[in-house]
Amino acid sequence: MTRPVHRVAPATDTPVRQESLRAHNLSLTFRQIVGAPAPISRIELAVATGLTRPTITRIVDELLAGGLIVEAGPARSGNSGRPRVGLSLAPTGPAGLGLDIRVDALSACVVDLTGTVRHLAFAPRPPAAADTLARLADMGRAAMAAAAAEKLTVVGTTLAAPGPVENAGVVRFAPVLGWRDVDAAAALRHALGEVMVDNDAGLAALGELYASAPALRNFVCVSGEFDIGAGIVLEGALLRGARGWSGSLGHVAVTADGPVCACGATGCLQHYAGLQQILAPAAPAAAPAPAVAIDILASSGDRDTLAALDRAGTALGVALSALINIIDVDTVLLGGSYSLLASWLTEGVERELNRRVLTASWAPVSVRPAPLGPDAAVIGAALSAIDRVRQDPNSWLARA
Amino acid sequence: MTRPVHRVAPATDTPVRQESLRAHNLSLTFRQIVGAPAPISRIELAVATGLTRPTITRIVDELLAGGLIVEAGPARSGNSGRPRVGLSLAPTGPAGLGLDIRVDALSACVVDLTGTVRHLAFAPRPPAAADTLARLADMGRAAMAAAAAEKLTVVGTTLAAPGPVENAGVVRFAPVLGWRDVDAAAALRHALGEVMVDNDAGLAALGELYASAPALRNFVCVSGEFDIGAGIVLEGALLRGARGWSGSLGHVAVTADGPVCACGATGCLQHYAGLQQILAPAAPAAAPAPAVAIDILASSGDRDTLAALDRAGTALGVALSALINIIDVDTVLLGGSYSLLASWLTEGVERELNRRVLTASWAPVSVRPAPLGPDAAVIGAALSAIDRVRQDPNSWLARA
DNA sequence: AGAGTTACGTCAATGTCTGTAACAAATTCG
DNA sequence: CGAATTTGTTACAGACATTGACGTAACTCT
Repeated sequence: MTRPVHRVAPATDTPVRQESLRAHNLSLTFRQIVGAPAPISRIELAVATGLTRPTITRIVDELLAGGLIVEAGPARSGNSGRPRVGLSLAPTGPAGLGLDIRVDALSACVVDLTGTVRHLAFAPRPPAAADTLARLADMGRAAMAAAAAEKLTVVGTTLAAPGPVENAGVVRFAPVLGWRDVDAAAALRHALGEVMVDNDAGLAALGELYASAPALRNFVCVSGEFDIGAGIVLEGALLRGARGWSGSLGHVAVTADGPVCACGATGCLQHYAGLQQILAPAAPAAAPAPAVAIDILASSGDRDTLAALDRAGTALGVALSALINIIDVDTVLLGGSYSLLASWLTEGVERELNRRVLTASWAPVSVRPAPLGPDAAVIGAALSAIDRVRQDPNSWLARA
Repeated sequence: MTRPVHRVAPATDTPVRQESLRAHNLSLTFRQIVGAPAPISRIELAVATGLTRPTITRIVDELLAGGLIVEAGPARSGNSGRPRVGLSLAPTGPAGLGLDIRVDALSACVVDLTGTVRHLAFAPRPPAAADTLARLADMGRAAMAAAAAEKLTVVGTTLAAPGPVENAGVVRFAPVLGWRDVDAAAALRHALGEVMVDNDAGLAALGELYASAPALRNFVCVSGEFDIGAGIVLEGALLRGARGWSGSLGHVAVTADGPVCACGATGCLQHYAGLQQILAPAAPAAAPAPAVAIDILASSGDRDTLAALDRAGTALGVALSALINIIDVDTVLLGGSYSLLASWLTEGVERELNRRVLTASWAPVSVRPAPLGPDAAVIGAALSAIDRVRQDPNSWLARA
C-alpha cells in the first residue's frame, strides 16, 4: 500500500538571505506603485505593504535614485497637516519594445514603465520570411532610437508571431506566413539583443490585461486574424501550457464530422469563423483588410455576409463554450479583427454561451469587444517586455 | 570567492521580515526531504538547497523536534569517513483526510506525510443529501480515530464532490446526487472541523500527480464516473479557473447540432461517452458498477457495447483535442471508470488526437490509463490536505 | 502669527539570520 | 592502533531589516 511521493510545484527553489529580503520588499513596494491608480504617498505605501515608514522611506529613496519613480507635487489628503507627496512611475528610464507580425502589416511599439504607448509604427509585410525578419530588425532599431530620444532605454523585446512558439524563440508553424520552424529569436538577436517570441493571441490578451481599467483577472481574448487564437488569462497570468502552445482555438471542433480543414481535421472553428471564410461568399477576391470589408458589407445589408457572420458568431460561441467549460473564466473579449465585428458577433456568441456553459446560470459570462483591438498584440508584446522590470525592479537597479 | 547571486523570492503580496526568511528556508529544506526518493543526509541537503551546513543543522533540529522527520540508521556514502545519517519523513505526525462521494459508494482515506495510504474505507451511498453528509461525517470520525491509533493527527480534510464547487465549500450542481447549492463544508464543519470541498476530477488529477513515479508535470486526467470531468495539471499545479469550475469536459460539444443533453445544450460529450450511455444499448437496467459491466460485455464480444465504446473513444478524443488545442498538455490519463475501460478507448482517443491536435506532429500526446484508477479522487483529496503541511511545514511546527 | 495636525526623515537599539572557522564524532585503511 | 577522511556541531563575527523614538517639514485653522 506504499505509494512513493514526488515533488510538486514548489514555492521557490532558492534559499533566501537578508539581501533577498530587501529585494523582495523593494519589489513589493514597487508593485504597489505600479498598481496604484493615482500617485501614492509613502504613508499609503506603508499601509498597503505592511512595512514601516522608515523602511518605506529607504526603499523609496532607492527607487528615486534609480530613476524608476518620480515625486509629484504635494496633494491634499485631509483638511490639515502636511500634504502627502505623490509618487508615480517615471516617464523615462526603462521601456519595452514590442514587435508584431500581422497578416496585413508589421508593427513596432515602445511602452514606458507607466504602460503608456510612446511609439507605434507600421510597415508593409514582405512575403519572404527572411525579408520580414530583416524589416522587423530595422523597425526595432528605429523604435529604439526613437525611445532613446525620449530618454527611454529598451530593456527587453518581445515578438508576437501568429502561431505556436516553442522555447520563446522558434515559431513552429504559421500558416499565414508560410513559416515552419523559424527561429525568429536567433534571427533578431544580432540586431536587437535577446528577443522573446510568443504567440500573438496570448500577447494580445496580456495587452488587454495590462490596459484594462477595472482590472480584469480572468478572461479569454479571442483574436481573429487569419488564424483564430485565444489568449487565456487566469489570476492575472497568461496561461502558456506545457510547451507554450495553448490557445489554438481555431482548430477546436465545432462539428466533429464537419468539412475538412487545412489542418487535416474536420469541423474546425476556423472553417466557420475565419475572416477569409466569412468574406468568401460575398467577395472571393480577398481584400487587404478583410475585417473592414466585412464590416462594410454587413452594414450595407449584404445577406450572404450577414448569414456568414451569424454562422461565425454561433460557431465562436460553441468553441468558447468548450473553452469556458474546460477552464472557467468570466469574461470573453472579442479581440483583433473580431473587435471590429463585435456588433455582428456578440449576440450569437452570447446565445451559445448561455446554452452551453454549464455554470452560465449562476454566473453569466460577459462578452465584449477588446478595447485595444488589432493593436493589442504589439502593445501586449511591449508591455510584457517592460513588465519584467515592473515585477522585479531589482534587475534595473542592479544595472545602474 | 564570489558570492552566489540569489534571485528574489516570488511575487508574494506580503512583506517579509527576518522571521519569514527563517520560515522560507525551513520550508525549502523540508520540501527537499519530501522530494527525495530515499533518505537524505544533512550534507546532501546543504548541497541541494544552497544553504550552509550550520543552517541545515539548525533547521534539521527543528524538524526533528517537531516530529516531521526521523533519523534513519547511518548509511555508507563513500569508502571512508563518518557515514551519513539519513533523514526521512516521519510515519507519524500530521496526516490528511480525504472523503469522496461517488455514484456507487462513499469513501474515506487517510494518508501520512510520506504519501502512504494508511486507511481506506468504503460505505454505500444513501440517496438523500443529508444522509450522505451524515454518513461522511461518521466515516471521517472513524478515519480520524483510526489515524489517532497509529499516532497520526489529521490536520486537514478535503471532500471530493462530483460537480462544480464554489469557494471550496458549496457544491453548485451535482446531477448524479440530485444536489444543487449544497453547502457541504458547513454541513461537515461541526463533526470534522474545517473541510475543503473540491471537484472530484480535479482531485483525482492531483492524486495521480502526487503518485506519479516519473513525475508528471503537465497532464489532464479525465474521470468518467457519471459525469465526465477533467482535472488539468499545469506545471505541477491544478488549474482551478476563476471560480473553481474548470474541467466540465462532459458538456463540451462534440457535434454542435447533436442530440439534446440533460443540461439543455446539444451534442455534449456526455451523450457519447457517459457510462450510462455506453451501457444503455446493451443493458437498459443500469448495473451497480457500470464500468465493470461494460468491461464484461465488451470482453464477451457484445457488438452493441463494442460499437458504443468505439463511439465513446472517438468522442472523447474530439473533446480532448479541443482541450489540448486550448491548453497544451502532453499527457492524457484515462482515470476513474475510464481506467478500467482504457483498453477499449485508447485507440479511438489517440486517433482523434493525432488528427485534431494542431501540434501533434511535433510532440505526440501520450494516452494511458491512470494508475490510481477510481480511488484517485479520495487519495488525491487526502494528499491535497496533507500537502499543505508538506509545502509549508511551519504551520505544523507553530501548532506544537 | 501661533497652535494643531499630518507627513516624512534620521538615528540608535534590537534581533536574527548567514557564513567562516575551528572543533568533535564516526568510520575506513594502512 | 593511529592517521586520514567525511560528517555533523559549536562559537563568533558580520550584515541587514525592523522597530521605536525623536526631530523636522509643510500646511490649515483660529
